[in-house]
Amino acid sequence: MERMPKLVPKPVCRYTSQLTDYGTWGDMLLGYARVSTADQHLDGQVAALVGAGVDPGRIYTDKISGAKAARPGLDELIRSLRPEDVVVIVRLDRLGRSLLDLLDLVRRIEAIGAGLRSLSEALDTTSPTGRLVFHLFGAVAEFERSLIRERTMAGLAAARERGAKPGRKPVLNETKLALIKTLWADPRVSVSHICEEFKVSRRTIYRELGPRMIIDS
DNA sequence: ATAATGTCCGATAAATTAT
DNA sequence: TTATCGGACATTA
Repeated sequence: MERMPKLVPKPVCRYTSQLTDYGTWGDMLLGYARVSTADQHLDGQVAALVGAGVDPGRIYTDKISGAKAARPGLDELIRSLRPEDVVVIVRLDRLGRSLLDLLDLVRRIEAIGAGLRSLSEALDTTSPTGRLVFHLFGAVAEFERSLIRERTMAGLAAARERGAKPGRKPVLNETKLALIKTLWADPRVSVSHICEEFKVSRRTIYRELGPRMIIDS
């Protein structure tokens, strides 16, 4: 009997491999590890990063004491970051101290054209799904920011109700202003001279007193 | 022409709230 | 958020 044409398995369309060209992604991996001074897990994090293929010479670390301390290692990492680089971390909580802080850092990394990969969260901004996740997080963060802004405005309004004055205090108090006014009345005194005496810019004087010259012809 | 006067804008301070 | 600074620019005596 005539043989049926042999069924060749149709190649499965793995769209990820067709639509995604990682290309140069991952050319250079930069690692970041962080511990609070109490812990000594730094070695463990570094080892994990090396195991993920990060050059030990390109691992930046921070030991943070306070809650608000600067992170010089992270700053240096960001500075040496180039497009197409990938930042590798062990866990997301190693990078950001809060959701907003984390998302801010992700945005900075993406702005440079680099990516972020977390070893234990299976998150990777160099992949389409990873970017989607962070876009969603970003939307959430934007929403949260708007809530905070609203609350801050309400707080300011409440403070004004009970008499507080937000904003910088004027440099010229009543007594200084009175002195300036007497000088101002004398046309022989130049405005620049008043400015020098009171260590104030011309703009400030004019804002308080308006033009002095009489414009007529 | 020049020197002082006046206007305007972005950057920086400083003071306030919220997380 | 409000106020000031520090100039660039235009106007006027």
